[in-house]
Amino acid sequence: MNHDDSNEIDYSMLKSRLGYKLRRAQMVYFDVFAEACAREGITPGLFGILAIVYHNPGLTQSAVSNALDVDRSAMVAAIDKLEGMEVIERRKSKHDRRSYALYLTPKGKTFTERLNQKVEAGEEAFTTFMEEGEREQLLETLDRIIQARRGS
Amino acid sequence: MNHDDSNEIDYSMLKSRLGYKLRRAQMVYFDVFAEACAREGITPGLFGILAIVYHNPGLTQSAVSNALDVDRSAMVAAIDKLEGMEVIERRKSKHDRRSYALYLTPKGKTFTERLNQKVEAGEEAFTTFMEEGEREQLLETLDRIIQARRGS
DNA sequence: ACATATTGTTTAGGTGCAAAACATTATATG
DNA sequence: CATATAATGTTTTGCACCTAAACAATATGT
Repeated sequence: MNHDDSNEIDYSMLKSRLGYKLRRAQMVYFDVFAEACAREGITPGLFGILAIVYHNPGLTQSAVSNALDVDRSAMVAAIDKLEGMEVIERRKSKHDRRSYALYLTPKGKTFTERLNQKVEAGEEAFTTFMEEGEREQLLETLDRIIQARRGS
Repeated sequence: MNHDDSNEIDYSMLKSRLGYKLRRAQMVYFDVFAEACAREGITPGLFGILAIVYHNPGLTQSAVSNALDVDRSAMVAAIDKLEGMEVIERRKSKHDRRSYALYLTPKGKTFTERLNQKVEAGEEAFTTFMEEGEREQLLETLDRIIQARRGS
């Protein structure tokens, strides 16, 4: 029986690597998300789409992919799936016959609201180890990282 | 000509989602890493292995996979590749004939040191937008998140 | 001695993402 | 107007990453 957590490993080359720590932390929150709503058949990526379309109805696929900073080719299968779940729909744009305007179905709206509550609750149940205001500070720093990309 | 960054999108459902922000921030640091050493044929995952074996020579594949919190089946192809690059080598363990002990080759040691410098430099060049001590605070919070997994 | 566990491995599968090419349609430029 | 250029959705291909299940070889516990 080895004493488990003190696993005697020297992490010194990774100890200060933000890339590594962010990846590990994200894996943790991926689990938090999955625990909250994997049963619903929704992944973090799909939730992001629902969250954007919920508050921005009528956006094109390209606009959503731009908002989430993923390639527009990744939208196709994602929207196909959400459309198959009958929570989103593509309507032909009248101004631009190339593109679709995305809307949540009534079912999709309540679905997204329920999902949002579950995700919020799941994350909130996972803040017991954080100091007062630490979460807000973390969000702010992460936002600065995300915004800083062009500047580098 | 649309005024670019103020893209008029309502992110209110994602604004406070740590899972989402961590994912976005990690993508940024993935780019930082790639810029630093994609030319070397090294991915973040492979760098993690090199970093662990560098300071912990003789570890088994399972021990490394445990240290990095990935499945041990994922080690096989990774070590195969690193062995093909002649930076790591598998030596038969004498105590346990099932397992290999992993060691960096001399070439692998200097390679890892050079890589580490590049990654460090790449991350450091990307901290101009951070306040004094903000990076340390971020690392500490991320560590707490990573450690908190069992507690939840 | 025998049941159980562990190691490395293979196979299969799933996810997320990006690059490239394509037809269709818009837009800008001559 | 005509023509070049760009944008949209799509498909295909490929990479990185990760897991689960099964297997033979070997260790370990009872």
